[in-house]
Amino acid sequence: MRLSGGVESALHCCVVLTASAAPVPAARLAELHGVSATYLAKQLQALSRAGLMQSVQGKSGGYVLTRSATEITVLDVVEAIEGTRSTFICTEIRQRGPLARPQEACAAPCPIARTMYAADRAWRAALREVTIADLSGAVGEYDGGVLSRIGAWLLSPQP
Amino acid sequence: MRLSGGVESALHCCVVLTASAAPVPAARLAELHGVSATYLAKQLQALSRAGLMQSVQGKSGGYVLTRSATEITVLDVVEAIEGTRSTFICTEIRQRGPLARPQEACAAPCPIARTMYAADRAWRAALREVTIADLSGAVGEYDGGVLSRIGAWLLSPQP
DNA sequence: GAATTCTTACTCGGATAGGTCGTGTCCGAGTTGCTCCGG
DNA sequence: CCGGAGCAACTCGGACACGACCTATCCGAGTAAGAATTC
Repeated sequence: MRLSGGVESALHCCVVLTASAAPVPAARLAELHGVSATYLAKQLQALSRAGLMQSVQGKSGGYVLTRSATEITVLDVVEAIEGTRSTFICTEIRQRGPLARPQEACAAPCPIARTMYAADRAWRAALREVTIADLSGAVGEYDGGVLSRIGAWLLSPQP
Repeated sequence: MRLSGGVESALHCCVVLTASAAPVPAARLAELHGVSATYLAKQLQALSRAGLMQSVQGKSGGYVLTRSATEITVLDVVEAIEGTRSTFICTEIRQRGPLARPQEACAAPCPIARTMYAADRAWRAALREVTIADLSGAVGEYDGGVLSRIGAWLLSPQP
């Protein structure tokens, strides 16, 4: 089970957008992070569809966060990219084979599915505890000037 | 992020093997669960490599659990199939691009990676809390006779 | 009757094709900012 | 000097190939049980 690589880029973009009030084009974000511009655009579109950021068209357009960074959790970003479905999908094995349990006895999920679902909820709960603002704060704590430098670079004209 | 479908089969097999002291062939387990026999063999090989079950060759061979069901956690099974690597892999985006942070400033993982790693640990911790014996007990609690019926079926000669 | 040898059938194990989803890319629709022209 | 129209450039958005991993499969190596044979 491997998480999509786009999640990492999406999270970095959200943190970076904290440092800029003006819209930032996808190409600029891709250059800053050293990733493929066309592929990053795909992730940003997903974030836009999820309502986390808003796209502004036109000459000085780009992406802007729709809410305060304190209102966006890491889980929001992960689910925007990966979807909200559980990582485990039960195929109801107990209802198959020669000793299949009757369907009326399978109203509740089996213990295996319950365990996997509980672990999935624990994973999502941990991601829900952290907001983009927390991440920005931790980055600033590490290097107080890096976010302002990034904000200035995002606004500077591209050569 | 989707979990491999083989995990479900592997867990069911572990629970079922609790009801049989004698080795059970892979083909018999596949028939019981209504899944592809050759594909299930692949999962059982992985469990065997991980040391969770032991393979017995020869005429009345098959697979047997190597430890008590109370000593096998769901995490053991999941990691045997999916591997132990974290679901999130950090590509060190902060060290790329025009504003890359110097390498000596990146000894510790970035806040994003820390968050994802923490969620991964929470997921694994939840899976570690449940043992195969717990699953067997929950199944028996639901239908006390089903495990003994399965045990008898596993020993009965195949037509 | 007991030990031994042989056959036989059954088991696992790794190496081998196909399908699906993530990865990476491209070009078109739409909008905004700027420039030029006229009053 | 001011207003408006036109242009041009830049933006996002969805549709299109490529590749890797999961899924599914096959056949060969090895082993234990059982039967037949011999002493």
